[in-house]
Amino acid sequence: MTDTRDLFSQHNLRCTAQRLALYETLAERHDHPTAEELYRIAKSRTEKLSLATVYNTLDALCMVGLVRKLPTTNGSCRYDADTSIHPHIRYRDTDEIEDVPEKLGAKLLELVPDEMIEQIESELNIHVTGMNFQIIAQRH
Amino acid sequence: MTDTRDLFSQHNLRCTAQRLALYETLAERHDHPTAEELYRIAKSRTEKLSLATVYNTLDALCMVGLVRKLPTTNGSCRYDADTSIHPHIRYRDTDEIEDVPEKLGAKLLELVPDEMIEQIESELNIHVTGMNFQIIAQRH
DNA sequence: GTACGTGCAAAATGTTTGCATCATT
DNA sequence: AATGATGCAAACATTTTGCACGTAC
Repeated sequence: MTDTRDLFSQHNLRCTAQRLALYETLAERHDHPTAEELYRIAKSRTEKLSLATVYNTLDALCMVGLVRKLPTTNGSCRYDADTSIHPHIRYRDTDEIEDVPEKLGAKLLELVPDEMIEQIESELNIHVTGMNFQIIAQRH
Repeated sequence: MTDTRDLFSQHNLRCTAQRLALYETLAERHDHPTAEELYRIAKSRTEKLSLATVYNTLDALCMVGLVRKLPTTNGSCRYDADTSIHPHIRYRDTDEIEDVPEKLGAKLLELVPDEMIEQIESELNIHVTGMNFQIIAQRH
């Protein structure tokens, strides 16, 4: 798949083995690994890789908008290669984040917050304890 | 205001000068300070206070549901004494978080995500670059 | 009086930085 | 050839921990 190389070129990013491996690893997943997790997973794909490069790369990818950094409450951020607006489930105990299954996720975007909670609880086998929604903005 | 003492007692929390000062300081604010910020602000109210106590207290208050820990992307969490579901604005550059003004906030809870963004941009003088919404859940 | 909270200093965790080396363009 | 990326180690920031002492109940 030479697709990623095109994508990188369009954003003036050099196509290094490390960056390709990192982006492709991230894009495959529907959970949202931390930098450390991504490092371990991607390391099996590319011979040489350091944690510093993981941070550098994720930062570069965020800058051009190919990756989104997801906030957590435990100090270790998580990353998502799907930059569209879509709902996440964050587990209270571990701070793990995962996508709402695609079909349900699309449905939620048509609902108001209270209805979302109802839907989630009735469709998935989880107990919703809260909801955090942040509008990300730029002052001007 | 001896109200806070009642609130604490109801949750089996001891009423120490430090805890009272911290909770009351936090409850007054519509921005959402980090532990460090809260430490500096509350320190003027109570003679003795350490940063470790700020962390211990915030943790205790979160446990009983009197405070909510807000996720950020820069490694330093923020705290909110309003535990109801309500929208926040997070600024991209600084990771500062603030409440959407009350009236607009209530209105947003009646809208679907796309409409929320429209409303925010037309009512406030900011540029929305994204939206992050997390359903907080507990596995079972 | 006992159980719990506080404060200090030290440790742990996650992330960033400086710089010499290496690879992509 | 030049510009930018990598990797190492050290620095940094935030949060957690262990423990002696103090305070609320």
